[in-house]
Order: sequence, then structure tokens, then C-alpha cells
Amino acid sequence: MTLTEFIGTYQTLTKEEKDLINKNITFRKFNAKEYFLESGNRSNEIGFILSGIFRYFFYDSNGKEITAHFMIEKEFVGSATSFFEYMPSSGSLQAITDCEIIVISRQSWELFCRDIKNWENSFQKILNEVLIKKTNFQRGLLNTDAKTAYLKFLNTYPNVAQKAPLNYIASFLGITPFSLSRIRKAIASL
Amino acid sequence: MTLTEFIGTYQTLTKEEKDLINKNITFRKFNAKEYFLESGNRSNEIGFILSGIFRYFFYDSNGKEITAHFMIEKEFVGSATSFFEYMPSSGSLQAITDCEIIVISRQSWELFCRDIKNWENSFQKILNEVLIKKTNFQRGLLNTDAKTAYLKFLNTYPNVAQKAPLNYIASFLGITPFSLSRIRKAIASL
DNA sequence: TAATTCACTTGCCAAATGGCAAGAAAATTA
DNA sequence: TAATTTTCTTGCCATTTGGCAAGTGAATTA
Repeated sequence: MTLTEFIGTYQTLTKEEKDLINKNITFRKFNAKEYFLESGNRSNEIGFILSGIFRYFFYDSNGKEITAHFMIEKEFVGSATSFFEYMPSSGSLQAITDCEIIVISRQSWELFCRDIKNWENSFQKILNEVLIKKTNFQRGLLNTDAKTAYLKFLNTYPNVAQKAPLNYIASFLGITPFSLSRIRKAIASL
Repeated sequence: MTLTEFIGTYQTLTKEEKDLINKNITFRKFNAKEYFLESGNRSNEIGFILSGIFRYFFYDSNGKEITAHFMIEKEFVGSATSFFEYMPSSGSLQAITDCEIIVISRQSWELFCRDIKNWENSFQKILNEVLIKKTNFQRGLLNTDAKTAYLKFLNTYPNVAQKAPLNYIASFLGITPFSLSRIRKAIASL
């Protein structure tokens, strides 16, 4: 799915608007483990994921690495605080698998804001949707046991469950890698 | 803090805009336990809390009541899905203490969208901020033990911790009321 | 005030999860 | 391919948290 197709599900774009978008984006590939954004840096771009998986992670007050979010195809990779408020990011965005993305630079972003009616509004909506989904999902994790949490994860992000390392998933779910390993074993023997 | 003052922290309002707002809002009081919105209903208003505490709760797949959110003064009470997308709400909004709010009806809302520049945009930003705070807080709960979670809660919502019933707080934190009671005891004896 | 209900506490035990060490398996590098 | 590193698994035990029953205390109602 292209970027214009995706935006098209939120607002109708004229031919000119689509052209404007397509002329002002670039493609980029990431190898697994490469960074889209490293902690402490400011970001001047947003990525729309065509294929692959990214994760957002940070270190908690005990120095433990926490993966707080996974991003997959048809989602955006980027730090809202960093891009929109020009603040240094408190976490890192890293490719888990090889990835292909469409890059929107700050310059292009501003161009789109100016020349595409409702651009900013649609984007806000998209961001909101993601956040609501995320809170709801996390809420579901809080009020259940580890096994149910993993099953829910498996159901919601089947692809990520398959491709992301165990310890990323474990910290995302708020359990230890040991527990997750045992849970997987238990599930496998059903 | 009035509504205009609050919005004023997001965008500058002209005298006319402030007047428009003040002429098209109403005040309302809630006694403790009264509902702002009941599960299954659609909502045609948004409330800005002047004083008191509301909670959002729903029933999970096991029929257990879950309090997923607390709202306090200077925050909005309302269901985004219900108000903006005109969907029946999947949870209820209830006053925990006696409350005073400013009510924005759908009619007023549409008036503000039309006549106040950036109104909708500011609102989106506010909504986003709330959501980001909420996800971050929940994330913190996921990756710690119950005691630390409660201390964090105590620190973030001292007022709620004092005034909300134990079982609301417990389900919010994802622990049992029994555990919370014990944690409180442990903390008290420090 | 007395009666009743509701919210909270506490003790006991069970279940779930964490922590650590050792080892197996997989991936990476030489 | 062999060597090395990294990731994952598993056993053992400690700790945390849950579940339930009984009891206490507070709030509400009659």
C-alpha cells in the first residue's frame, strides 16, 4: 500500500495532491538492527512503513531496556515529540527486520501542510487512532495474567510474535523472558 | 481555571472568541456516583472539569469491572468515540466525588469549530497529550511490581489516591483490592 | 439510635511469576 | 567449517500476588 492510498482512506486526495506527495517523498531501506532514530536525537523525518517491523525502546530507571511499541507495515515510524515539538527523543526507533519505508522530510511535511487541505488534520486523526489502540491494548495487558496477555499479543500482532526476539516481546508484555519462554512452551503443547 | 483560560494555554483567543465560548457553555453539578455517560449510550456533550473526580469504567470479558481512567480538574470528561464518531460508548463515565463541570453541547461544539480559528486543532492536541500521558503511565505500570506501581500512582494522582475507593484504584493498577490494601499497609509503616 | 449494607483488612494457603545458573540451540563471525 | 557469541530453554527455589473466608470498621438507611 502506497502512502497516497493510505492517506486516501482518511480524506479524498486530488490528482494534484497525490502528485505533490509522490514527488516529495523518498524511499529508504533499513537492514535489521539499524536505527531510524537514536535516543537523545531530534528527528526531522517521519517514515511510512511499506514492509518490515520497527520497535520503540528506552531504558527505565533501573537501566532495564523496555520495548514499548512495535510498528508494522501501513503504520508510521517516528517520534511525535521529536518531530512535532523538536525535542530530543527519550527512546530509540530501531528496525527489527529488514524494512522498507517512505520518508517524509520536515520540508515535505511543511509543504503538505500548506498545500494539501486537511493534511494536518488527517494526520492528527491517524495519530489518535494509534494511541487509542495502544492504550486499549495495554489496558488489556494490565488486567490479565501473563498467558492471556501473550495470547492477546499473538492474536493482535501475529507477525511480530513470529519475528521479534523473545526479550523484546517479553518487556513489551511486562513479563520476564523466562516466563514468556515457558508460556510459549505451554501453548505449543495444546 | 475557566475553559477560556485553559484553551488560552493552547492558542490565543480574541475577546470575541472568548465571549462566544462563554455565551455557549453551561454549568452542571454532579453528586458522587452520578453518571455523565452510561455504557451503550451516545453522547452529545463534552465536559470540562472545574472540580471533582470522574472515572471511566467498563466490564471485561470475565464480567469484571475495570476502571481504566481517572479525570480530574482541568481535564475533559467525555467519550471521544461517542462524541466525535457518534458511536455508543463501550464504557461509563461516572462522578466519584461531587463534581462541577462546564458543558459543551454538540451544537456549541460545531459553532466553535466554525467560528474559532484553530479550535478543532487545539482540541486534537489536547486529546493527544492526554493519550500520550496515559500510555506512558500505563507502560510504567506494566514493567514494575505492584508496590512501585502504587507509589507511582500516588505520586501522579495524589488526590485520586485519597478520594477514590480502593477497588477502583486496584483495577486501574491491574492488581486485586486485597493486594492494594496490603501494599498500603506496608507503605504506611515506613 | 439501631440495623443494615458496603468497603476494607487480614490470615491462610495456592498459584503465578521472578531470579539465577547451567545448558542447548541458533546466529554470527572468523 | 569451526569458533564464538548471542538467544533461548529449563530446573530449582524464592518472592510476589491471587483467592477465599472471616472479621472489622465505616457509611448509609430505616
